[in-house]
Amino acid sequence: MNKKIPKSTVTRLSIYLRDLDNLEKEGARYVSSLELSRRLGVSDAQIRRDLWYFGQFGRSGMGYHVGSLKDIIMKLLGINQKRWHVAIIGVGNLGKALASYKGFAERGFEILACLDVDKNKVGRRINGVKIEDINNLRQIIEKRKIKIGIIAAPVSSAQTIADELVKSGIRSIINFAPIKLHAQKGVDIRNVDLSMELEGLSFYLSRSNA
Amino acid sequence: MNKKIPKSTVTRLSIYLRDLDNLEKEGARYVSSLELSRRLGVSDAQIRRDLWYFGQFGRSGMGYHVGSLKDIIMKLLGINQKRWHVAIIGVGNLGKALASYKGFAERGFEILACLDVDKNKVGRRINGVKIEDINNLRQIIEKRKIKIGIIAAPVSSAQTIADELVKSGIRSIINFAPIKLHAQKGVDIRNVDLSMELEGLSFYLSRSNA
DNA sequence: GCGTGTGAACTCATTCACAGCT
DNA sequence: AGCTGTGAATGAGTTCACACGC
Repeated sequence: MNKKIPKSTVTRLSIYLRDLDNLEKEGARYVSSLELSRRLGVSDAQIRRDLWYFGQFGRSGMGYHVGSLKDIIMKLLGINQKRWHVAIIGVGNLGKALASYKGFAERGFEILACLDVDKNKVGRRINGVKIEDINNLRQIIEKRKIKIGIIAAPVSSAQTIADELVKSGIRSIINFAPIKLHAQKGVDIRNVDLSMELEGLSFYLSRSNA
Repeated sequence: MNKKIPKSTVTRLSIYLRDLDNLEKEGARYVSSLELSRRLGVSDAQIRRDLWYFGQFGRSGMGYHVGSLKDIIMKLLGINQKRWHVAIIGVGNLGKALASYKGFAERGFEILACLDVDKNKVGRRINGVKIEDINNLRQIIEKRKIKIGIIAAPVSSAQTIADELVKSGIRSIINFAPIKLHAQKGVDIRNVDLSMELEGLSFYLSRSNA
């Protein structure tokens, strides 16, 4: 009976986190799984089970302490632990939206590069970051010690970009193209082991082997 | 042994569709589940099983006819046979990206309104559509016979907006806020029964009861 | 009484493995 | 030989239901 944590549980943690934040602002001290259930549309049993994987945080007859639970989940999600250097590859609508999303900074992600194939875009700035030529990917990643790459490019090029990123020494890839990236020619990528929610988007963080 | 189709199968259909489109452009006539498997990182058994739910489309020893399979999946995802009137609520980064995404038109979605709370945004235009005051939501939805609402607003207001949309007679809600919207005070919403992928974003289409 | 924590039951989703068609 | 279609087996994720603590 050992605890293997479902991917879906991790995804839901961030949903809980957001709502606990709201609850805190509303001044609630305790919240029961049933009340959370009604607020979020997730079953109460589900919520208890999700938390169960990580320990015992509730008080019988009272529920969960909003502040503490929030802290616990933040720690579980590893938010604010370190700062991460990030590159965004592909500056279409999605890439632009991501690049100008302030939430990244708050969560410890620092965007140090935006890359695109389109020469017309190269040189422009988004949110203070210059758009650079994708051909320089390798040097940029290496020189700026970028450890996370966000792929917001079309499916057709996603795998190639992923390979290039891995060769440049990247550690994690957040892939928005709807394919599961896979290893090719000896390059070793581990697929999806974490997902999170930011502004209603589902992030799938697939990190390479250490 | 009757066929109850997994939600995840439906999600994957759109992934297959995109790739079939690429394959067609590459000039491929037939594709086997194994080849698709390698291109997409989904197991071959999975692909055969997914298609199995809907019928027999393959030829033993040959694979699937790219063109036909594409048509079949398009029909299966069918929803987009008609034109739908759409409103986008919340014109932040995400809302903006959606409003200017051309793929909608191709798929039969016609954006007839963009709404926001921010008075500064009201009056501007995105992709030809004027941003209007969210307070007029009801009249706008009713007058323009809008049947789909896309919520790209923060979680905190998502449920309120959803309720308002339902009162205005909307039929479907595509919700980008990471909560499962639920019925309140007699308003009847059915949750998520379809999801699709567009430009790497996951759409969850939750449609109300007819 | 209320509400957690949790084994056990169940439902949903994926993979195995192979008979049968081309 | 190559590849589909599919029952059966396995695995993942969710819900039930209730003993126990506040």
